[in-house]
Amino acid sequence: MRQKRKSKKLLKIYQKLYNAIGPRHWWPGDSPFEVIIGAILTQNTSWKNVETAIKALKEYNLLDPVRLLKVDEGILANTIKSSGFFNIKTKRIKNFIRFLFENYQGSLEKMFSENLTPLREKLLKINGIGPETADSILLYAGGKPIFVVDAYTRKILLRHNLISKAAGYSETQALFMENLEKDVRMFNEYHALLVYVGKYFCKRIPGCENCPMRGL
DNA sequence: TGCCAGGCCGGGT
DNA sequence: ACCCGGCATGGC
Repeated sequence: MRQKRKSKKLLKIYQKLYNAIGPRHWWPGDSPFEVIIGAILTQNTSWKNVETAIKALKEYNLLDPVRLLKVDEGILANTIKSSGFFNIKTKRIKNFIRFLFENYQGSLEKMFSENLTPLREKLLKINGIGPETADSILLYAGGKPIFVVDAYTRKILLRHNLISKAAGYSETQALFMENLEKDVRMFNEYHALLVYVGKYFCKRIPGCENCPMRGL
């Protein structure tokens, strides 16, 4: 498909979803810090299980950079148990927190004052932070103009012939970023809407026949 | 009951 | 540059 067509189709999909479903007000979370921790916890995990873990973190007063820096790993692992992969996620959270203190004195504000591209590269160097987690942090916690790609995004785009089966993360991301205005608000809503469609239409019975993307 | 969920890493080709 | 097994709980 030619670029011009792709860009029109991407915009059309967005407008159709937005009009049919409305704003999603993403990411679910009370603060940028909570968004970041949630982004790590939700790796290959249902959001429901993550919510339980975040609730537990709040109960134990652990949803805070200094507390997480100091907390014993065993305690942390036990607290986030419901999110699955708890040992490895404990390490990943610790890795991020140490990064935050070593480079920005524990301040998210300082971290996000950095420019998008260099910050993204630094985040990707943290063990346990891959492209989706990094981009979720940048977009949803930091308000930076980057498009988040996830399993739903690829599945839906593949079905609508906008990417090939072989398309990886960066190729899929480039499709959005090179064919749409780099608008934080839209990137935010667009990804959230795709997740909504994936969850509530694609894999629901009944559901697919009512999908707002039907016919596009 | 088994399969899947808003990934990522490390080791192997 | 890909490909794969491992990581683990809770919901259906």
